[in-house]
Amino acid sequence: MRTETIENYLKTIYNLSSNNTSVVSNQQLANQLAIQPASVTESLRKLHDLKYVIYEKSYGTRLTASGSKMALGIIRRHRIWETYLAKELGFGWDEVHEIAEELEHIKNDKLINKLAGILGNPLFDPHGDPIPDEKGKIQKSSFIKLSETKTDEDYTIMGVTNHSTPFLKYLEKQHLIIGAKIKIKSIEEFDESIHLMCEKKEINISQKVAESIIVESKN
Amino acid sequence: MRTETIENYLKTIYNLSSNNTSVVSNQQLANQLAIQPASVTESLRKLHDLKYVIYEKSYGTRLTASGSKMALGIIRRHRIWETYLAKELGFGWDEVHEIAEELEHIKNDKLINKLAGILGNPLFDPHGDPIPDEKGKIQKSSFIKLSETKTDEDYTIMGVTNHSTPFLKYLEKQHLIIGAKIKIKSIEEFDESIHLMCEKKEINISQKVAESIIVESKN
DNA sequence: TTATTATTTTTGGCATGCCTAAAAACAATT
DNA sequence: AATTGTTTTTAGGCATGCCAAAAATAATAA
Repeated sequence: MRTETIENYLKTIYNLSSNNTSVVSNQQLANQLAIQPASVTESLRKLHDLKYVIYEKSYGTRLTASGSKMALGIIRRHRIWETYLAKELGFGWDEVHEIAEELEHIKNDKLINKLAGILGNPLFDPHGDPIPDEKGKIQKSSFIKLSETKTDEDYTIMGVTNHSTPFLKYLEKQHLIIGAKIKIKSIEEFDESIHLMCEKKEINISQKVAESIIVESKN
Repeated sequence: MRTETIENYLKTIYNLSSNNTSVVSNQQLANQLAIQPASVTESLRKLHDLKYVIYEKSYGTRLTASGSKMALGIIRRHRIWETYLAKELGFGWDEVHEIAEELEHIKNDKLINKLAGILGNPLFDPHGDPIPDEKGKIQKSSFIKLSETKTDEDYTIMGVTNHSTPFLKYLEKQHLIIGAKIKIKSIEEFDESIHLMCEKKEINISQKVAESIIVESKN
């Protein structure tokens, strides 16, 4: 199998299994990779033979230690590039994902570590997602979704779980950016929309939007 | 055809045709790409159908305007990345080529132009090779590497890019000194070694040596 | 429990881009 | 013009990674 193909599968399996359950279905993979389920079946068998995943037919797939390590490497490269593009090269928050999607496949540890060093070895990317270190160790945090917050509490926006361009543009327009301090004023009961203060501005956001924003509680 | 495959062919055709004659042979391509001539024949036919090259069977291949434009784009990306890696990220000049070989395939004009801007839109990379501008316009200088000369042309030695003592001693011994008039007699295809007349003496030099000598065309 | 629906796997196919071996075309000598 | 040697092309094959359609399996509903 081509390295890039392997990498795309492993990355996708990693993301799906951390979002949802630990076992990933063929259909989830097919959707995410925009290919047919039949193709997924084939590839998973190969990845299993290569010991990157444990694929139990008609049940599901999960990463092996080796696969996980590889996935974390890809994610590290992706997020370091995103951060570098945004912070050092002046790209917009909404532009970096697409470019990083290509750059993540350039495997040169020295290059990535160099970029990471310039950035001060950040633990989070501009989306707020944690960046694995060189050994694949990932910073885990007690971040919660904005949709799970409590009224009258203070939070800081730490990231998003939806990286689509329209969504990111919407956030930028509303000044809901990484690092912004917010305070929940009220939560509408019938549609769970949220009324909040963000850097002295009053904003209303839908439950759908709130679900895609990660915040940290100000304890 | 996959974009990366196309790009590698076009880049190689461009480089070969600017070094030697304007028409490239299948064998040259096969050597350069490290594949079999039979594979080259197939691919050239496809590239011809795609209007990137004019491939006349059993004769040779040259780039169309469209193919040339594409090749220049790849070369621009390659050289901008090499320069950026060396000047901004502190890589050694011996390391950058290999990394740029991968990075050159990331096609994002904004990214490349950004890097170019940071570097001050250089017209030459640290090797002295010209960097095409955004429109594919390339700075031509009458100073070229001895390895890029054409058979039967006259040149004058103008300098070197390798200043190591053994190299300079070697040149002196061969009377390849600054100001010497030379005429290219032939270029060996399999190792690109050059046979030339230098001040009435016949000399053979390797491709490696020729790459470190700068000459001026006698027009 | 059986029927229906959804998911997964199997099967057979296809394009890409490479290969080897052998034939054909071309070039260089004699 | 004929022979020799090199280069190019043809022909048949192979692995990758995808597809569509049919068959098998699992999940859900009646």
